[in-house]
Amino acid sequence: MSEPRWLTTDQLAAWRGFMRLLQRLPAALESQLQQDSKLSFFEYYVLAHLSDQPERRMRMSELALLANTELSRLSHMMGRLEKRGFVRREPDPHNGRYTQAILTEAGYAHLADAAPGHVARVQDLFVDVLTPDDLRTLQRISDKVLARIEHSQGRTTSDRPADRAPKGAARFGGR
Amino acid sequence: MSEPRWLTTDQLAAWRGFMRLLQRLPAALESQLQQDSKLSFFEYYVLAHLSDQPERRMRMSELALLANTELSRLSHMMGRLEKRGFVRREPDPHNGRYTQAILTEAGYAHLADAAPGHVARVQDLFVDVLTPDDLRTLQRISDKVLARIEHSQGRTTSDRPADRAPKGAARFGGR
DNA sequence: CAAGTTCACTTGAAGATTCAAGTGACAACA
DNA sequence: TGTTGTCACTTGAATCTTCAAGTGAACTTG
Repeated sequence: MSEPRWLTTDQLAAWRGFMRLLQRLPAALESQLQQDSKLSFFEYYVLAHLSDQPERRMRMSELALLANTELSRLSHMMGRLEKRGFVRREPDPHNGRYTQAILTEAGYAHLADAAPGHVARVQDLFVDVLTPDDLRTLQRISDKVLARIEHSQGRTTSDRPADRAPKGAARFGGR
Repeated sequence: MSEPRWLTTDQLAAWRGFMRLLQRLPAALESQLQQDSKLSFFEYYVLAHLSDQPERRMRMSELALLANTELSRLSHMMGRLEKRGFVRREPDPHNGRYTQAILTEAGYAHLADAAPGHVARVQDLFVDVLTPDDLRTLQRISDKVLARIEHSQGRTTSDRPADRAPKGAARFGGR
């Protein structure tokens, strides 16, 4: 109900830099994967998660959770990967409403081929420029923000903060 | 040419957490903006950047740079925002191949309406859970990684690291 | 100063994502 | 045991993004 609190100069600078990173880092990794392996970032991690599983198989909805995505998106994407022969799907024999996503040999081979280039890029752009201390701090930061996000999902739309309009000529990026 | 270097446990944990954040934070902000103002994250920042300009106008390509996006995407998006009456475009009188993107009154009003809710969400999910020290560190981290990314863009595709396949059953997310 | 080139976009088509609606198990309850 | 409901997806349509090709204005150069 009150005048909204805008960001301080420092907060804004940190936020802007971080937003830029949010855009650029995935884009840089995508472009490497796309060029070298015709995979999106997202596709890569879906294949990677499958390859981590005991039988290289996993329920769709678990996979969706791991990949931080909705089922619908995953389902469409699996359809595409299936056409390429990288995965297949079969109903869970124990429970007909589950679907198992399965990494094929061809899918595994493709992933194995893509992995070194991708990991090298992560090393190059991310890991290698940061100190172990940076990494620890970043992990703490990620955890804190993620915890807050997850906590806030548990609430309804209406009890979220904010909705008053500012007075005067505000700068909406912040400043 | 050599066996690829995989990530250490700590590096992997930090990377995974950060990737999760990379997915979740934008998604959380988008959903607030979408619900409350029918704007995407990207649209919001395009409008915000325009509103920051002297005449609330700016060249398409400068705007594309600020918004970290390609011209094509921006152009399509401006088309949509134009239909909604939030922006308009006119050729730069001084140079016929430039286009000025201009925030309309309606666009400004819509932004002014959207801003408090969005900023509050940024505060709530991001700023408020971090210490000033966290913010400083994060800013340094962002700068370092961004610098590395920009530096690496200056090189050709072929001289980027990597392309050897690993031996045995590797875990491609890392570990 | 004309012809070719580059620049700053725009456009169209193909591909991906999102949203809402559908479908076929299984579960719960009467 | 049937009927209603819920769950775990799948599907189709609308939207958005990406990629390649197109367009017209300005620059270059012979």
